[in-house]
Amino acid sequence: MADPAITLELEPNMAFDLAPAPRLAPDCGHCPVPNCLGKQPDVSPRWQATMRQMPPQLPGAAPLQHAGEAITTVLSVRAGCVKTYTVDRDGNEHIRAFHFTGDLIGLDALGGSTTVAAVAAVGGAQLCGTDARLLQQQLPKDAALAHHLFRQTQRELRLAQSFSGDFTADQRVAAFLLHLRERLGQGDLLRLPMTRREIGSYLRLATETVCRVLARFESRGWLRLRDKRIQLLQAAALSELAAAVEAPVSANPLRAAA
Amino acid sequence: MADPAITLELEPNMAFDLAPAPRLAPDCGHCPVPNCLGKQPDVSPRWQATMRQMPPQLPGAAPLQHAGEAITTVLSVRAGCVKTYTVDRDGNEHIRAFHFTGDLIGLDALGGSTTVAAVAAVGGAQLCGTDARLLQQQLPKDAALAHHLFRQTQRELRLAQSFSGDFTADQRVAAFLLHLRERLGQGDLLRLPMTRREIGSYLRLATETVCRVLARFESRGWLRLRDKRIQLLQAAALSELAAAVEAPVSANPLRAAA
DNA sequence: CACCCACATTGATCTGCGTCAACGGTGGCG
DNA sequence: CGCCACCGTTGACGCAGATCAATGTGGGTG
Repeated sequence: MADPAITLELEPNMAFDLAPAPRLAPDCGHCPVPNCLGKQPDVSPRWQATMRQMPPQLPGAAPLQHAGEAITTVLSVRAGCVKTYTVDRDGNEHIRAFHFTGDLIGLDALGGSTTVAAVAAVGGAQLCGTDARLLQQQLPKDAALAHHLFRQTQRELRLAQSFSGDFTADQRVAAFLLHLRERLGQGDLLRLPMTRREIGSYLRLATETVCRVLARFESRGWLRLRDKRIQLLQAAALSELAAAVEAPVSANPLRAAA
Repeated sequence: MADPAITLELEPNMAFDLAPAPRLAPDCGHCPVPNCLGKQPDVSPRWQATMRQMPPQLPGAAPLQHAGEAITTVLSVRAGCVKTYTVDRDGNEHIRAFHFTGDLIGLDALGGSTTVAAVAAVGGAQLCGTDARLLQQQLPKDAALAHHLFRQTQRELRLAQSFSGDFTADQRVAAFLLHLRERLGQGDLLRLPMTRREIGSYLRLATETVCRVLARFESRGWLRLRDKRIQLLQAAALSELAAAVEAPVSANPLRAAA
């Protein structure tokens, strides 16, 4: 029974409160996650049955996977937030991505032999998993499944590209906050599951820079900081800043056709 | 007949000489490109027939697509080099990717309504194209097709991630040169199809920085510069530099289990 | 042939952000 | 209860790389 643990985590003042996992039914049939792998309409039901719920991950729990391991399980996020990251030779963690409800993890490595990144919960999470080998075998036979994985990978690709430009610290943080607002789905009140250092690691900024940028935004009246809660006051201003991050202007190349 | 044009472009001293397109058969059946979309074994043959060759693109030709247009055609590179890019409000070009033989273009936008980036040839290219609407219709019905697109998108994702770290200019350029060696497939003699400014745009470095880094590499005896030709002399040294770009160390997170 | 424009290269200067340092707050634990 | 480790925040300083500037050159064009 997972429910007691979950109820426990919903106590006030706990870290988990910042990113609460909604109460989840124990089986896929009643799972509220909309685009979960196990709920795609045309995907072979026999295969879907192999999808199974995993024990809930508490904040600070041991990693679910390490980098370089054999690929055995494909994970799907039911609730909460999960990070994928690598660790360089100096022991520094480099976060590649945060994953939220509905995300699949490790699509970039599927088909290879070993995982590319480690996986760990951020502030508590619930996941489902399925056998990677079975998934790969099913892939060339199941158009709906392959199509779904294609679209998920596509989405990851777009996200990775949108953060890969030469943007300023302000632009990165603004875009990140807006992205979080999308994914957390709680309107303008963001309850960050991750630390400042993790944000910096993901955005390739020093922790101090993240702090300073947030403080600057607050001093401009764009948002309000309270612990790990951020109240967005002028999302429009953030959008303006972040615009360059994803604003392709329909225009000609440098050698313009005058 | 495309052959006369191709023969013309193979004249010495022409820009095209730097990245020559091999002589190509006019139909898919004899096309030498190995993992071209039209040659996947299990993909529906009736659909494959819609794949058609497009007129060869000369260097400096008008863009094949602009950003923000309706998606009508999915392109596949037969030979040469093609860039996808956006143009910001100041008129600066930002290159998102270079595409080489076998690459599909615009997978990140497929399924959406408009293109994300513009497409233009770099130093001459040959492409095939097919109707995007047909491709999308086929996708949920053809597992082999969807699987193939998944794997291609996966590859793009890995590439995008590998360049998205906080690497030094030296590391970026080194990784780029090694990547080019892979894709151009001509051993240690690279014949760059793109300008320094295009390299800088892709790597998010100023043109001057690219020049300086290359000069520095040359002064160390790692390579030799001659116009757009680069002879790699010590690829190992470059690999050493670039190692950090894709070297995830299998290890524990920050909170190490000592 | 003269002109011109984009590219390539090198030097000088400027700046955003990383690094180092210091300090308060908070939760975990013996 | 006191210690400790980590987080968050703010200030001072330095550096990698952007920016500005100048020069050389090769190819396309009238």
